[in-house]
Amino acid sequence: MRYSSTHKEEIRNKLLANSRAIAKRGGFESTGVDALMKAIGLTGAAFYNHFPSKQALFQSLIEAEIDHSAEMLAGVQNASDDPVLQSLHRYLSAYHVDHPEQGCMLPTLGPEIARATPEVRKAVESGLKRIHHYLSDQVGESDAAWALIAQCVGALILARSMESDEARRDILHACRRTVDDLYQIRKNRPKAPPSVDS
Amino acid sequence: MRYSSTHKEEIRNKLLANSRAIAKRGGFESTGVDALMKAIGLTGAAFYNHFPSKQALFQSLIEAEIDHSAEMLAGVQNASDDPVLQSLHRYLSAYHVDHPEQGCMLPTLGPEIARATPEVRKAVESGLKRIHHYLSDQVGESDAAWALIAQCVGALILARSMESDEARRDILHACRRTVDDLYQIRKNRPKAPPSVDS
DNA sequence: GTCTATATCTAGATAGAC
DNA sequence: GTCTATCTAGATATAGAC
Repeated sequence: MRYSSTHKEEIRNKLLANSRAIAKRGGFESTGVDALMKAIGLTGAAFYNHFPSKQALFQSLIEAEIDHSAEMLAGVQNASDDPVLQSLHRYLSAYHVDHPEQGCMLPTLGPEIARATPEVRKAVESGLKRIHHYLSDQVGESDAAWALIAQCVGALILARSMESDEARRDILHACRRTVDDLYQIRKNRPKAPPSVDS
Repeated sequence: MRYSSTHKEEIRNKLLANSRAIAKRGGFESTGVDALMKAIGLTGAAFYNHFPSKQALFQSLIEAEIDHSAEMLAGVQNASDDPVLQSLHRYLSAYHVDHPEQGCMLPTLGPEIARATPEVRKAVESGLKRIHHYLSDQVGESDAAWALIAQCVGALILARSMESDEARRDILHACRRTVDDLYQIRKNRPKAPPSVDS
């Protein structure tokens, strides 16, 4: 055969990775199959050798995204003495607001997930519960963990709905401060040094 | 002429009201002009007697939505002794999760706003600032006001991304509790002016 | 496995009759 | 002001050559 034995898998992975980024920037429904395939150097027709339908790609894409998000939160094992708080701050950064294609899917694809099939929402529910479980362990309270996630997602939606950089900064700053407070209050610790802007 | 002098305005208002609801349920980009006009008993072609383009409708629709939201929050003058907290609880209700067409535009149209023209985002920024200003007065702290808004928007996105009613309830309950805490803490706290960096 | 070509459908928007 | 008919462009998906 003219293609290596791993070729198909490589193409699939490349398509998946590129599509995730493109969908997070421009939306999934509003992006055509041709554009997704062109991004990896192929024509639209070749798509159907890798996925039976555009909807099937969406499902795989969402599953990859939720796994990635869980790893982003739990996988940080670096020099910081509080990796969770560091993750929350990175989430609430100007960089994240400006680069949706590298960030969380919920502020960009959330409404499309809400309209998607039960299967898609089941996958998201499962992943979010894992994230919540991990965060809950760190914070010490289940409710506060949900609230922290909600506040982060909402802050990104708000910031990206604003036109001026100043307003975006205000929201991020306010939410970072409140996340810090919530986090510290629940952990019942003395006040930590103030956060540093990114 | 065959149509009353107020006919055009009536049609425009009906179109705007219906389109707002439809867009919040199914998304704006993914809904065609024909469907929007059919909902008020007209054909798609008649649309262009009322708006020059679909994009122009989006702008008007968003402006109407943001005004409506501001009124929803500030306009409650009923028997409750804390109307703001009551509004936040209504926002974080199962009914709101299940009826996006009657609710806030941000959890459904937020990503589309983020991709829209600067004009649209300017209108949203202006409206959100009014809402924030009002809430900030009530809560007594600017940062907490932004955080409350963000948490409410995020909670709806999360709840609508879940499949099971149980998980949706958990999130709403957790965020209601945390909103209560945040609200009470800030209101009862002796004046502690927020530090402003940058 | 990918290509060109195509089938089928729907989108936003316009032309002209009434 | 609304209609039918139509234009142009784009969508998802398939057929068949290579």
